[in-house]
Parts: sequence; C-alpha cells; structure tokens
Amino acid sequence: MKARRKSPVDQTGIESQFCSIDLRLKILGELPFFHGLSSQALEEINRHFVEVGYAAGEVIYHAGDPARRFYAVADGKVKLLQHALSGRNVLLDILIPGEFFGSLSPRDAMDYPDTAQAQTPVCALSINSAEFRTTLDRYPEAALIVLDLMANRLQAANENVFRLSSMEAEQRIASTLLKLGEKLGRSHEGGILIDLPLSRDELAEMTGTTTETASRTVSQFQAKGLIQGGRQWIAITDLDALKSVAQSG
Amino acid sequence: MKARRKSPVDQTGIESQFCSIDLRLKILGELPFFHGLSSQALEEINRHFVEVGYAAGEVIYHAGDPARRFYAVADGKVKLLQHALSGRNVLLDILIPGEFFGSLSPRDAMDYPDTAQAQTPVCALSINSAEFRTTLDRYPEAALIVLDLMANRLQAANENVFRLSSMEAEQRIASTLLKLGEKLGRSHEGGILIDLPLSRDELAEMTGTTTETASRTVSQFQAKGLIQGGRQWIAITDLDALKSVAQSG
DNA sequence: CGAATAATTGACTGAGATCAACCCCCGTGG
DNA sequence: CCACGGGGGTTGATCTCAGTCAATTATTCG
Repeated sequence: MKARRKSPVDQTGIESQFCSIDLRLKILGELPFFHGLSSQALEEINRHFVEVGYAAGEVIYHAGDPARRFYAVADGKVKLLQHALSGRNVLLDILIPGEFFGSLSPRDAMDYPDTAQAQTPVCALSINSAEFRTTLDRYPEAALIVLDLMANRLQAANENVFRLSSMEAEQRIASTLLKLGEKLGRSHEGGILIDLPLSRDELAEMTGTTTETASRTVSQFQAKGLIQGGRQWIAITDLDALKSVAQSG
Repeated sequence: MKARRKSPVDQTGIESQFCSIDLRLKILGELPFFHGLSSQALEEINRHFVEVGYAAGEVIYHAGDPARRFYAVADGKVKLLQHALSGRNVLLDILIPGEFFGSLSPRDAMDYPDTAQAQTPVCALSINSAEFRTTLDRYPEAALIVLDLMANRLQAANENVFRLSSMEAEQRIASTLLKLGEKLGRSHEGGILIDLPLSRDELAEMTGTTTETASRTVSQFQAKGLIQGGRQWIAITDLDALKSVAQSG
C-alpha cells in the first residue's frame, strides 16, 4: 500500500495555554451571541468573564460536578462525553471556537450531565452561570442567538440518535465522518481533511462501535479509496462515494 | 399466565378535535414560557396564535416540509419521529402539554428535520415562526424560558445517545421505560402506569430495537414481575428492580 | 362474528463485540 | 544514532446478542 505520512493535522497549540489579555475583547465580540454588541456593552460583559486555558487532554469539568459555570470556546477543540460504568465512553460532541458548553441555568443544585475535555490545547472564556443569565437578561438579542445555537445542537443530537437507531456500523461511521468533514473540514491535497487529532478509538466512541470495528471500517474505506488516514487523522478523498455508503451501503 | 385486562390508559380524547375558544387565554397563560405575563400581553400574543386540532395518528407536519410554524401542545401527546429510507422509524420524543415543537427560526428556507404526529387526540396552539420570534423579542423573559426548555431537551437527547451507544437492548428498554415513567407516569393500582397508548412497536422505535425484541423483553420483564402490560400499555410494578436491570443487567 | 391490528413465540442467521496477538510509528534517553 | 518502550492501529478467530423470517395467538372494532 501507499506510505502513510505524518498527520497533516496542525498539532501546534497555543504556546502558553492562556489567552492573551489584549485579545479578550475581540474574542468576546466575535462570539456569535455577542456579535454586534456595542463596545461599551462588551467592556461591561468582559468584566464578568475570566479566561482559562487547558492543555490537550485536560479535563475541564467532570460529569457529576456541581454545574456552576458557563464556557465559550475561544480557541481549540473541546469534546463533550459521558462515561458508562462499563468503562466505555460516549463522545457526544466536539466543540469548535464560538460554541459554548457548561451550564446556563442560574439555579444551583444541578450537576453537569457530561464531561468536558480539551481535545487540543484550549482557550476558553468562562463565567458564573447566574451571571451569564443576568447578561442574557440585559442583552435579549444575545439570548435569542444562544437559543438558535441550542436548537442546532438539539437537531444534531437527534441526528445522532437517528444514526444510532437506524444504521449499521459501517453507515454510522461513514455518516459521522461526513458530519465531521462538514464541521471540521479543511481542504488538503484535493481531499477534505478532518482538522482535528482523531483516534480510531474516539471515532468508535462517536459511533457506538468498538475500536476494532472502527479500525476495520476505516481500513476498508481506505482500500476503496473513499478516505485516507493514519495515526490520529482522517481525510475524505471521495465525498460522493462516502455519501453513498452512508446512505445505504 | 394472568388474565390481561383492557388498557388502563385513558383513551377518551377531547370530543371535538378543536380547543374551545374560551380556554385559549388560559392555555396560553399556562404555557411555561408565557407564564406570568400580564393579561394585556397575553391578549396581544393571543391574536397571533391559532388553535389546531388533530385526531390520534394524524400527521401535523412531515419531515422535509418547509418549516414555517411553531407549535405548543395544549392537550394530548405529540410524537416526534424520523423515517429511515429502510422504512424503519425512529421515535425521538413524546411531547406533553406545555412542550413545544416545530420551527422557531424566523428564516424561511429551512425544512422540518422531523415529523410531528398526534399520538392521542391533540389540541395545539400554532403561530408563524417569524411572528413567534417577534414575540420572544418583545418578551425576553419568555425567550429565556424557551432556552431552558431547549436545554432540557438537548440533555434528554444526549441521554438517548448515551443509551443507544453504551447499553444492550434489554437495558435500553428498561431505561426507556423508567424515563417514560418519570415523564408520563400516573399512579395506578400500586404501580406506575405509563399514561399513553404505547405499542411494542413504538417502544422498539424509541430504543433502537425491533418489535420482536421489544416484545420478548417486555414479556421477560413481566415474567420477573418488574412490569405489567398489555396491548398498548405498560405499567411499572417494581421500580427498584427495573432500575437495577437498567443499570447493568 | 369476522376482519384487522397488535403481540407473542420459535428457529435461524449474521453483524459486530470480544479476546488475543502483533505491528508500526514516534519520541526519548543512553 | 540506535535501542527501547508505549500508545495507537491492525488483523484474525470465536462467540453471542439481537435482527430476520415465519407462523400463531390475542384483542379490539365494525
């Protein structure tokens, strides 16, 4: 077969794992839900956010911890996952800059339903949930945007349920790769590189299969020329053919 | 085995399939997201809503139809589902009075991602999506409540993904019955009756299994005394034991 | 009562999990 | 610079859960 090069996914993280202070207002203003607010409003909002940095692999919070904070991804990728007592992990979502996670409920006495973990080095902005709620109260246009984002997330979760309920492993994997390509795709050597270090194991956790099945399926897709991949990376090389696999075999 | 009586689920629907006009303001005011608004505000909001009635089994909208309207359930149960091209259905959620469905995006050119179908006779209030958005603009406190409800829905969907990804069929079914018991449970003869006509087939569609597997598992649960059930109904008779099955077998 | 729909039960089969061995990178340190 | 170690990936053999196909029995309704 063909030689497999080093991962084309850019693995160089932010040097310090903290955001630079001078960029904070810019980052805040570019968050979808604060986009378009006056700089005065941003200054005020800024005072309530703190910046937090995480190394790749670091856990931001654990499922079951008291849910007190809200986070917005400024740089890097964050994965949301749940743990089964069998030891198996379920990867619910991978968040990119501009997306949010954590709790937006002002009430205490709730726990995070899932674990948030930095997938790459991450810079995030964080705020107490109750304070974020107050902010949304003051800037209703932001609340509506958060609502839209939430609706999209719900729809994506439902698509996930659909995949898991009605597709075979091979189709689920194809379909999930396509979804990742849409969200994280970067053009690369004529293909669509999924721009994220993604192990076979994680692909399995996203698709409700085992590492072995994910690996076998990826190999088979490579043999058919649908994708290209190596250690921790995958690129789609034949989009249409992959789509056709996703649809029925 | 023991004689199986008629379904204890109340199947009597609302007589006319239309809500009575005089109740509309009361219903509107009791929607979680309009709760607490002034009667003046409700009067104004009322003008934008229309009442719609559906017979049990009737489709409210189909997946793929242009998404122009937002609905709130006033009475009855609505199921949200998706169809696989294999013919298989995936039952995403069952909505009870106070919950909403449809589109809340003001933008045209979107399609409903799923099908909404009346599970029982249903009375719903409906409004054009763009107008609903305008209403949320004017009553930001309502927007925040819709946001909370949406967050709950997202969490429920993620739990569903978790079940489908990490549990065996038997556990998924037990766990889904428990969830249904929480949401739709009514005390009945010492057990928790799931107050909704629910066929084995629908249970299968909720749990990513087949009718046969759902039926076998239900029979087995009955034999162990965990539940009681018949045509289109199920009641939980041993909550703790069912929980223990859901958790690991 | 009889037709239609829902549920049950059995036999068979196959997709994919499990168990196990091995390879291939890639970074590290002697 | 090379040996080594470990994490990620691959591949094979086996086994089992649940899907499929098929026939039969309940239950409801016209």
